[in-house]
Amino acid sequence: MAYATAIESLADPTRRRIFERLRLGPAPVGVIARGLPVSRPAVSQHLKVLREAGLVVDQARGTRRVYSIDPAGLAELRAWLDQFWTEALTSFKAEVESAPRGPRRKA
Amino acid sequence: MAYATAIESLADPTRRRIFERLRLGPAPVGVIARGLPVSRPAVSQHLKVLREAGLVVDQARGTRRVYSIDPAGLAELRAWLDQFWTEALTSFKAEVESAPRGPRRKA
DNA sequence: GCTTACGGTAAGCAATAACTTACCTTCTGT
DNA sequence: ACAGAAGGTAAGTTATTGCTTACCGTAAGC
Repeated sequence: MAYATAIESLADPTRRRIFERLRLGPAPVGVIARGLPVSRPAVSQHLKVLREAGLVVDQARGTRRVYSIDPAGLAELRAWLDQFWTEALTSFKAEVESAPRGPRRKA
Repeated sequence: MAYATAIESLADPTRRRIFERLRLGPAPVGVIARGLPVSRPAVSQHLKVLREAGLVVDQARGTRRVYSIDPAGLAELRAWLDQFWTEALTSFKAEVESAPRGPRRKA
């Protein structure tokens, strides 16, 4: 059920930017915030959400707190998506091939 | 850039339930709504969002409108996630192995 | 030991969005 | 042709949430 919090976390544009920043490598809060148009506390709050979703991990380094991507949440999300994958492909193909009648949209 | 609308669409619990219902096979709006605790118009609105995100397609069948999963949006989402996959695994492994100092959380 | 830097938390505000009811259009069957 | 069913759209309400500023704890360096 943890895929839910993961996907909900990544729905926010700012959190996606944070997450994508971490894809380049681990970084402390201040550095992450410097590259974004929001305040440092906002970034802290976002990182908390991402951490609780299992998408990032943090590590104390003196007074800094270095964040990096946690594959755990990513794996959950991927697993959930894959549930749809084969199923969607087969049923989609069947639909398209069998029922070509009726307008698809008004105009 | 379409992965953004896809992930934002699936962030909503009700839309996820709709999407998961469609995993079982195509269904008209009324049938989908009957299995959910929200009104039919709400389902219509959700389906519109999912359609614009490329996650579902609809097909007119007389007065019904049958919805089914569209693999397109799913593919975009998967591709975006995969960008993190290898990168995250390697950098995560490197982090864990190299820096075992400092408490990870306060208590 | 004191100052400074870094970052998490609290409180408050404003914008978004998920729902509702009401309405209108369109297709079907008699 | 008309009655009814199915569903998309409009307008309005309410809850959520992402942001801000202010504050506090803690580790590092002189």
